[in-house]
Amino acid sequence: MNASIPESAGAGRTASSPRGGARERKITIGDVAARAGVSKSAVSFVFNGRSGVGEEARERILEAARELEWRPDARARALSRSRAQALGLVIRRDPELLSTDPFFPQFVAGVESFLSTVGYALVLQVVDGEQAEREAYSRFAHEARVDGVFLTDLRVEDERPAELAGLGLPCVLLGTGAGEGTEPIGLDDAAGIRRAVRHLHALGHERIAHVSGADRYVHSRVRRDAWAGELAQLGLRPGAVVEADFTGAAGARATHELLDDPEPPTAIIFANDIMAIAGISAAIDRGVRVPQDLSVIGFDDIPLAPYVIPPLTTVRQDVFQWGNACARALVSIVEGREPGPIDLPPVEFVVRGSTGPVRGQADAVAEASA
Amino acid sequence: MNASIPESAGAGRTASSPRGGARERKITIGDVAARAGVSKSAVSFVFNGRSGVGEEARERILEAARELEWRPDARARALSRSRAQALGLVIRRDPELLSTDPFFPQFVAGVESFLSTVGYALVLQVVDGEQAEREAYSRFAHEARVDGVFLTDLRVEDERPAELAGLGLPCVLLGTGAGEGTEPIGLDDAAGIRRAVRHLHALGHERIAHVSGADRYVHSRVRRDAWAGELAQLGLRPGAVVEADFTGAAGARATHELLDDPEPPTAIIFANDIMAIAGISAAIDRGVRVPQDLSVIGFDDIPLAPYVIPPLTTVRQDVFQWGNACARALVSIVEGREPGPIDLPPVEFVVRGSTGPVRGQADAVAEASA
DNA sequence: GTGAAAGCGCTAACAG
DNA sequence: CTGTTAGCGCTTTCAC
Repeated sequence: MNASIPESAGAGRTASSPRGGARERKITIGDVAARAGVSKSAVSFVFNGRSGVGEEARERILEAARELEWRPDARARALSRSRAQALGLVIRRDPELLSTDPFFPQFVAGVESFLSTVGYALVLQVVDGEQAEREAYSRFAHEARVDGVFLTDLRVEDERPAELAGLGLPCVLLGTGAGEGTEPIGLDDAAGIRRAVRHLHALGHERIAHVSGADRYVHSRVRRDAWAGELAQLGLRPGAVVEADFTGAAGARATHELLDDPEPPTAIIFANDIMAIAGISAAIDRGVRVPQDLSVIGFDDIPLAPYVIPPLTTVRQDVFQWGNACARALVSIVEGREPGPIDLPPVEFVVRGSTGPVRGQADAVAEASA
Repeated sequence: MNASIPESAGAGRTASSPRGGARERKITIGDVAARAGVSKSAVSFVFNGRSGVGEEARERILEAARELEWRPDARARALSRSRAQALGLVIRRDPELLSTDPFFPQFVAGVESFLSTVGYALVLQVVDGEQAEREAYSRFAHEARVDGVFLTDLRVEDERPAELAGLGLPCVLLGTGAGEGTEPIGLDDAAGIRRAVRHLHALGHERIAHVSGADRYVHSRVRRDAWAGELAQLGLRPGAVVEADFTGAAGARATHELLDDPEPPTAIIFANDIMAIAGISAAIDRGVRVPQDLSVIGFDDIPLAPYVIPPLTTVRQDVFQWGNACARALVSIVEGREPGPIDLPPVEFVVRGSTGPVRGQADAVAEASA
């Protein structure tokens, strides 16, 4: 035996195991009503915060429910209200990325931080391909398991919003302002990247490269465009860019590719921390020192970022608050209210040890002080 | 407007938004039955894999359901069968740990890989304290939102199994064989740690320290005991141990503490990779080279492990398979079947660059070859 | 084999 | 303001 089936215990009630022994009827709203000496609807009203029940009756009802440890059955409630009181999140990620990506756990925690206050549940589904993702949404909709979904990793020319609309499944889009029709909720990645570029420019860097995420994602594009735009803004020549896929392996590969150039960059901005850390490793492997010969900037500020060598300069996003805001918005939508204004904390730029003055200047400084 | 409410779209059906416009009745089992020219129960039987429907009728029913894009409504089904057809996972973690911990996403992915094949959903709840955790389970049980739960991070003298039993909520315990009553499902952490100790011993290390996780967790104890036990087994003196909490900050702190000792260890085994990586960083900061002066071993094999400097020697667990096995067992339990035998892949020991021969020997080797 | 009918536990009209 | 009643959509006996 490798698992446990609960047996009757402390509380003196018997586990309602499917083939369980002693029969003990589940307590229902009827029991509470009887005990409080009112009708079922009175109980229902109280538990749905509706007026129409006297203060005195109300007290008795609450008291009875407490004594009986009764809480409305979510399934019955869902059926009669035609609402699942649950939201769905479909996560599509490569297995490798899943366990490193700081986004997903933080986002979920943020979503929960709001949902738990309003009695909604979060139903999760992890899938590994386009077809599986479609089916997941389809099942959510047809089985009416959730009232709405979060749509992550918005893609360029994404068809999913239309598909969800076709399924009648409300959603919030998360991503940076793609501005095609409905507005996604998201943090201002672009601002963070621009800060990064300016930081490097101030340190004297002129050849600033970028290792992007997969080009099909809107956020990859946004970050890339922000990098290119700011370069232009500062009057610098366009930098080299290599498309990668957010994994460490790809980050290392991209770094080698950039450094193989006869006129290699003096700084690289990576689209996430994992690639940046792998990039530092790749650089050092070939004798390129960080930050003396190459400055590196990441994106995310994973908890490990301060603990790699050198500590990683990066852009920090508050994904928890993002999740909270998305949940708030989605609940409003499924309940038919207009979602209130959303304000998210700005991204922060965190300077650590992986960025420094460009080579020539460092030498100049060294000589000056010598 | 920061979010989207789906409007009618391609499929020609109108979104069933709460206050939506055009009325279009949800298709039910009745519609399918009518279209196939049979009774509702016939349809029900087919969709529940029960005998009692002719092959011909069966075909018509399936055909009708396909045309109507009908799938049994999960809420109604849950109510009538008194089963939610969903499993719950309550995650209690410090915010910082949540985003680095490789366990949770992989475990969820593994759970899903099985659940999606049997039509179960996974309901997630993230909480941040003991009281919140209790309430989460209580709600799961009283609201009947899930049929069973996964219990993670087993603690020493854990009261939760008894509480769940009291709530009548079936569960599987995940953890290393604590062997108190019901058996948890888990990977053999201890074997991995023993391998690590032997590896270091073979490299000539005799002062092998351990940085453990919080002592209240069973898995922290198991790893620590395995380390201490193997040391004794090999005839080595007991090593120093520092209790930490799985965070990078704690790992760095613990490392400094160990290295402050007048007779510092030549190798440290950390209870997870995050602490190990932070530990390497801490060591290097104070001029202790890794692996020349200090060998370091982690636990988990996070995707970043090969990309830090030096690449981390660590113990790899297949958490995905673990999740899959737990899900399989829990579904069996809630459906009243005896869970089949569970076999999990053994933990692997991955040797990379953060471990090497102990100092004295390295010098000896160097001199020998000079 | 098949169909009618009684729930599952709650919500929400509608009378009283 | 309170109680009665009819569903929500499906499952599942139980007669036919």
